[in-house]
Amino acid sequence: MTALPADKAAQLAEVFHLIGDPSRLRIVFACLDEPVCVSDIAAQLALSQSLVSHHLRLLKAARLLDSERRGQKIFYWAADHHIRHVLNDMAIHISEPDDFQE
Amino acid sequence: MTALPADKAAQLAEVFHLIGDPSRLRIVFACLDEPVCVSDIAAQLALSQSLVSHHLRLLKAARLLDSERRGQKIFYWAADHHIRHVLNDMAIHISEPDDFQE
DNA sequence: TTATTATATGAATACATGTTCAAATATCAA
DNA sequence: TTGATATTTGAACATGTATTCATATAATAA
Repeated sequence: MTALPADKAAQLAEVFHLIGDPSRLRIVFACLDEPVCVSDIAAQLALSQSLVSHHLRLLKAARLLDSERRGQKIFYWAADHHIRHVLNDMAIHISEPDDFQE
Repeated sequence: MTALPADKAAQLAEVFHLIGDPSRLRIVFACLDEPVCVSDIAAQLALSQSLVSHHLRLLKAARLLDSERRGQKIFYWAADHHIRHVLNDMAIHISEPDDFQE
């Protein structure tokens, strides 16, 4: 396989970097199946509302999450299904025995 | 879906964090199909040998890469096939148009 | 209007970390 | 042994960033 160009690597790495933080990863996970409002995310994950909001801003800017206001609340959800696949594949990687090979 | 537990999130995020750095991501990519020695990785990616070695240590510790010495050289390669899937899924996510939904 | 709820924003800080440089270690060849 | 090649290791630094706190903005209700 040919080398990954630096610019493409930067683009890809930016997304991995976002879900490379435990808090953000849990936030994405919480929004994986259905839209959830900010306060519910914060309560569910036991994170401060401010912290969740900061992270949501980054996740939305990177198009990992989408959002919509409904009255006072703003709901966020996972932007596409590839996120699901990525999280699933990596979860499998984590859970596999050490000596497993393809 | 149930919330991602903090400890499991930390475990998953650790791996994403590793490939969330452009240099490390390119290193993993370079080792995706065949074993490559350190100096070849450094040359191919135009990174210092020392930097590549530092990154390789982290990638191997997290079991993303495996290694083997052959004479003076030490070869590294991707530890399993899930990495390939993860990179592929995320590459697709990146390349998709904004309004695409599952 | 005022009060309450929900979310966003900006500053400040403490900590993590990517990179470089120099030196150490290991293998092979002569 | 000596020298050359390949890789690792540790310190140092500069930059990035996750989190908290206080404040601002927006929508609803009375």
